[in-house]
Amino acid sequence: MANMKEVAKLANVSIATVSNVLNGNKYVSPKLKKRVTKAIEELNYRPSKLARSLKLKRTFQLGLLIPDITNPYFAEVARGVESIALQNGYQMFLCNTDGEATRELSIIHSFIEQHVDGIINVAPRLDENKMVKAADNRPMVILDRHLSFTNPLIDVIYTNNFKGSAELAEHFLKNGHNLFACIAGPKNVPTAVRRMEGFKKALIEGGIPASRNHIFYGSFKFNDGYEMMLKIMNLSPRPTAVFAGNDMMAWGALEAAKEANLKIPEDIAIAGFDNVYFSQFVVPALTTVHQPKFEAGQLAMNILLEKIENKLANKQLKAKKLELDATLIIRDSSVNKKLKKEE
Amino acid sequence: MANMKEVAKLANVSIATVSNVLNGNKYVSPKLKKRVTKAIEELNYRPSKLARSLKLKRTFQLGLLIPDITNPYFAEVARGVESIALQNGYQMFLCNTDGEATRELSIIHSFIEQHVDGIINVAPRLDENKMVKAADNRPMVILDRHLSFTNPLIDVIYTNNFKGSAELAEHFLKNGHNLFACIAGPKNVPTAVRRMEGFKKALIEGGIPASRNHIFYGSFKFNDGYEMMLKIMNLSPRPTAVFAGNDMMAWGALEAAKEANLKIPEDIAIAGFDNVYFSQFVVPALTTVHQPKFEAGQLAMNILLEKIENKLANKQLKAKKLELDATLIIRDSSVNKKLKKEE
DNA sequence: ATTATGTAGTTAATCGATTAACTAATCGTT
DNA sequence: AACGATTAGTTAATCGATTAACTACATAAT
Repeated sequence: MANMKEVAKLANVSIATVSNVLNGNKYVSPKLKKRVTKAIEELNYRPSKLARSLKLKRTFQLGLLIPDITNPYFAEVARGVESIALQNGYQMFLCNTDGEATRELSIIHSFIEQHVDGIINVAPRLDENKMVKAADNRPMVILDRHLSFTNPLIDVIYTNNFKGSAELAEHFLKNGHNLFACIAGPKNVPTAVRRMEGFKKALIEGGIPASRNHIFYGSFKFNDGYEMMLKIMNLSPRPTAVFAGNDMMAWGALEAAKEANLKIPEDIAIAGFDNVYFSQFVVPALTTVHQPKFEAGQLAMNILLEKIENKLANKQLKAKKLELDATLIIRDSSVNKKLKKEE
Repeated sequence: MANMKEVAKLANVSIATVSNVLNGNKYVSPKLKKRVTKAIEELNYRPSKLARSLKLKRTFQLGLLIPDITNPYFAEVARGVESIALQNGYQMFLCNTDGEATRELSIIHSFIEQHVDGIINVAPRLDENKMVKAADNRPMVILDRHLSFTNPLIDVIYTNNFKGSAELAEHFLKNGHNLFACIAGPKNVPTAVRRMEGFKKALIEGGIPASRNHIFYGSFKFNDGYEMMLKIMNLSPRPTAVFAGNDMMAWGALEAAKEANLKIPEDIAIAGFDNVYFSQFVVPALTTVHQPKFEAGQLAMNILLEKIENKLANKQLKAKKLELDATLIIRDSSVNKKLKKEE
């Protein structure tokens, strides 16, 4: 591939002039400009971002860490990040961690070696201190985890999981339920824990003792929801309302209940969390807690850009903590359609 | 961030020795080796892949172009690509094109400027010649499009869409259907066209005239399937079997039929194409044509690696064309469960 | 003892950009 | 005319690695 030197030679100018034509940093006479652009065209020249980045100490690249892109929740977040990145001339490295801390760590190391300008880490599992050390002073935005950071280069964005789950519990209570089951996410994932806490708290406040809420644990996958639902249906007396820690598990629970010929929501009500795109289309349509996904990705990227600028300007601001609002979405899986119509 | 020079200074050796310790290219005495590793540790040094790539003319990066990562089909392909990339020390740039040729082109340009070692282009929409010019001699593997390439640096992998759709048509015929409708993908997408051709051919061979197969067009989205299904249900006489060009549109068709209180498959049979993960869970479970996704991604990456090696070794092989097999998956949306049990 | 061979490590050119510092030419002012 | 100010373009150092070519020294062969 042609380089700047060859372009300069063909146009009979210095490489500095070629650079100036490309970046518009200095005035170049129309005459030379024309010669240069013609040479560029002729050689099909494209500047090397590699060399440019080395000199500028900026790559215009970012690293995006997510647990699993086949999960529609994360896919939407990724698109949100990408949309803002592209607008600002950034390219995005994407890596899946499968929720494994060791993979997360090695990917961060790799990102640092690539000299990404910043990192967005979605639903991280890594220990706080290890993460800070690995980030090596590069700007990082964390999505979907509530952490107490002291490092000013690391911002945190999270959804109000507690409130969303509490609203859902209140909705169940309002519909007369008084025996519950939960399909929770992993015990060591703060997001999952917060969702359970919000749900439990609201039940207690509604006068339901903890003994009337059975909790099972999964790891956010469809099949976990399916398996745990089998256990829940074996309980006696059988709970009448089930809260799954995310939509994928709720889908699994729905499937198990349908196979057992239970009517939803008449025999058992089911709800999830996330409001993934297809949750409106499963049958019955899933009651769930909506959290912004595309918008959260956009926000994360915008904040990352801001941090990158601040770092270049040597401004050190305090670490940000942003809370996004989760809102209850009521659909057929928790409310009897016919009853609703009769209202 | 520390660089090699600083490490060399601290360890009191030359930078060449540091490089040799890191890459093991030359023998270094245990004594020096120890001093170097200690210095690296102390400075938390990480080599700059930027500088390395500039010198080596290899970045160990690849660009992945896909229409839309929120489509589970492409998400699985992406994971397949990533799995092989990681095993071989490659990082992956991911970009969504939304099926727009102009975006595709500008992303390829950007990849070239980044000096990616190779590109995987999934379901491209770009004109053949423009693509070849933009690729600028860099290895590229195309997935999901049947093209007649003369450029030895560009390989093509595609699924036998024709055969898969034909098998599906035969399945419908065997079940006694004789009035059909199709929800096809875009007319200008070869993959979509091939699927329709296979289906139509099999119908003709089964003695069904073209007039008994109504074709509607969408663009592979859930909502297109929904909208077209409304039109299909308005036909009189109403077709008894519907073939959607992909699973997402089949899901939409399913939804429209259910809302209209049609029984599936008794009143109307529906089938899709792709066999996306959740197609086994929709109700009724979707009959569809399976095509390898994760494996196709892996294959694409393996072939890309091979091309990269060949190019470095200055071996020019002929362009490859690989055909993957599509296989019919029969589920409840096309076969009456009760009848099946009675068999 | 002298020369050839091998080994361990260093020096310096290089990859392809950016840009500070410099030169040469033009212009305006007194 | 002489001086400084402005402008247009060039030269050369630099970013942080890799590696060919080189040096210095030890060992082996004659």
